[in-house]
Amino acid sequence: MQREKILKTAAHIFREKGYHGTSMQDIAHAVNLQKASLYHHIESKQDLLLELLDQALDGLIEELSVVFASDLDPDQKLREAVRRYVGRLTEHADLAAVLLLEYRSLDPDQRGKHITKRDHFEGLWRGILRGGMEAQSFRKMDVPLLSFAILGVLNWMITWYRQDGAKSAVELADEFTDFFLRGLQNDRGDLSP
Amino acid sequence: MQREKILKTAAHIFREKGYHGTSMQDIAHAVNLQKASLYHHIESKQDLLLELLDQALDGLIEELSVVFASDLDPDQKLREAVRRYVGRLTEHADLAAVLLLEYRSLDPDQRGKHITKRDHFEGLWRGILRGGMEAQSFRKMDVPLLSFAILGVLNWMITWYRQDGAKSAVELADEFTDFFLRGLQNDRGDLSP
Amino acid sequence: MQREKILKTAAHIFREKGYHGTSMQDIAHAVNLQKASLYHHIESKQDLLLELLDQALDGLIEELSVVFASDLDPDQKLREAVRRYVGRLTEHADLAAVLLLEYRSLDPDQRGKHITKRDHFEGLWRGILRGGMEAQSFRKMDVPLLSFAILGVLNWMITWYRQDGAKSAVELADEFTDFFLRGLQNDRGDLSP
Amino acid sequence: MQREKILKTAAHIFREKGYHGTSMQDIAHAVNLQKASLYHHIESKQDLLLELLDQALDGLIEELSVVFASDLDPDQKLREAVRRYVGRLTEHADLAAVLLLEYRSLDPDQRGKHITKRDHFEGLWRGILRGGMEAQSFRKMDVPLLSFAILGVLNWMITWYRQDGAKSAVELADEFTDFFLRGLQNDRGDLSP
DNA sequence: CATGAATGAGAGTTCATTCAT
DNA sequence: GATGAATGAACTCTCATTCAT
Repeated sequence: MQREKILKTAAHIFREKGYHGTSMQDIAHAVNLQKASLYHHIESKQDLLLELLDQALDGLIEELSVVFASDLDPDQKLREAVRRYVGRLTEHADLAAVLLLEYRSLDPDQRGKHITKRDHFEGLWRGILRGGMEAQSFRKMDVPLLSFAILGVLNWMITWYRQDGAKSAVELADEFTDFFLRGLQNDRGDLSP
Repeated sequence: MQREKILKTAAHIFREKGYHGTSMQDIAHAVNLQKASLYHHIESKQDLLLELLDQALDGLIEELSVVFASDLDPDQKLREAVRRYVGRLTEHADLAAVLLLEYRSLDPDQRGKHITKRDHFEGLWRGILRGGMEAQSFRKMDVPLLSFAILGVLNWMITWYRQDGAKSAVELADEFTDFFLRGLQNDRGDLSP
Repeated sequence: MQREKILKTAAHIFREKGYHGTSMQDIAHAVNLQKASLYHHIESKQDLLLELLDQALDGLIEELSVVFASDLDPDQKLREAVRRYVGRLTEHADLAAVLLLEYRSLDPDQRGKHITKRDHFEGLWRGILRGGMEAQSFRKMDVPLLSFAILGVLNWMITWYRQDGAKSAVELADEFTDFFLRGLQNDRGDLSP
Repeated sequence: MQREKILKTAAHIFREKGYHGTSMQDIAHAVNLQKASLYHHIESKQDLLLELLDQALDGLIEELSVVFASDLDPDQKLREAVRRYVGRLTEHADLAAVLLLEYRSLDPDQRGKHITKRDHFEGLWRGILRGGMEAQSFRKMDVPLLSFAILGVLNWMITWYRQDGAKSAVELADEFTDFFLRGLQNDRGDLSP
């Protein structure tokens, strides 16, 4: 209970001020505890960060794995992946922001494991894209580059997305998917009358 | 001379460890000075950050302004904008990374001015995009959203671009531009036989 | 407890070396703490000074107010005021010395409030003196000047008074009072045969 | 020339902010030099202070010696001593303030010599007072105490005297002298019918 | 004479963490 | 569980001083 609250709060403050810009005092104050009391719930500040990064990435992987393993056709699969990703990014905005921005604050020893996991996550995206190309739904493109492009669009959302914006997360996801799918359209589709 | 070296070095370390994760000691060590000596060349750590952010953003604005004011046709204009932007992002990678990631470490008082400038920069991008739509070269889209998408793709490069990668900056820029232009293609163009 | 000890100790060292000549290290060492530990009890070095100045001045004002409001006759009132003032100056010598010497080390923002309070204090003295003149116990004199003279005599004690001196505080106070009262004697008394 | 200007300026700033509260930078800035350049004219900050204290005290001693050695009658001698002392205190207010307030900032090694000199100075005052008592112009009093009282009145002037005040230095000196002389009047004079 | 650059020492302050209560 | 107190380490920054130019 308390632990969850601390994690959530930490994510929020980490997002705003960065890991190194946030003090345990900041977190303690935000959860109405003394900073000494935090240590009943977490091991250390670094541990807090690790927990958040793991939690964030694990959730994303789990969700994307389901989509990847589904038997939707490529367009639908991409759309679903984007929807879910955007869904998480917007619903757990703080967590996502920490994942994307505070990776470099990880202790060198734990970074390796984290990178591996992140590579796995990106691998799922590439799998989806490569699948679409193999099924000839998408035109042939440099897959890693394409994955960077798509992830760039989506990840960048953490810098501008606001809950109270004009469009819902799903709407945004779908507009982006439309944009992607056009970019991915097989030339044949475009040119044949 | 020394000042330039300090700024450059600071940008590099800020990028790696973040503003708050970087100590003046770190910077001093990297430029072979005592930390006290740094203060002959800069006013404060915060001043260092401000200088870097200004330098980075001013350069980008200046370059983009030229493109925006040129009389290239919309496709070419977009291509040129992307090329130049990617060019700067890759040539001054540290500077760009600091601009994109360390904005939140700015003192609250200086943040306002910076935001204004950043808004101006994004305005230039939107101008280019809106111009393309008005000239009916691009299909009608939500311009802010589109600008976020494009800037997302390009900005995200700071997380994965390596000087020694297989493709040059221009090649990457052009591949992205192609992707964008497809996404922006007027439906009429696509569908008419 | 600790806080009181720190304040007391700080007053002592501030007196000896001056505010700027005293380091937090000095104070910490004198109270057997690490300097970081001081900050559990005080906000800042400047806060320490402010607290001391306030404490000192408030005490003096309170005591002098009582005398001022009493219905002693003018001579007795002056004698009582001097006794109490000297009493405080000698019993809280460090505090008094800081009050009198370290005023200029106050932050500019807090100086204003302090000056106002000090003016109030001097006003009480002038009230007593003016009262004596109006009652024709004292000869007519330039009241502010007289107050400076009297306060000069008494305040200067912080530079030479030693607890182990030959005379007690009350004795000193009374000798000074006698000196003052002669200086204040109405001419009539002197000249009439 | 420059040296004199530096000394004078230093005295002014020392007075305002105290020795330890003043940086060489402060002084350099006030005399329009770089702080490194100061060292062409003075040996060290401590040397600066020493020089000021010596200069101030030597001047006072010299002047008081003349009065002490003169053959004025006691009242006149006291009046003259006060006039000259007040004259110096007001004409060289910064210097005097430094003398009176910054003694404690002297290095321990040089303090001894300075104290000796100061004692000599106070001895001259006591000589004048004792002379008046021996000549039976002044009533018998505790001479050291009396000297502290008189010096207290006069020294305290540095805290309140302003050049643009209503009364001139001589007027102030004389009013104080009158006050002192009354306090010193022989009782015989008063009481004899 | 003047100065820009450099520096070792140390300033005040904050930090994450520990521990007795 | 919670917390007040404590601390060693590290932080940003300033200091008086030196020296090559």
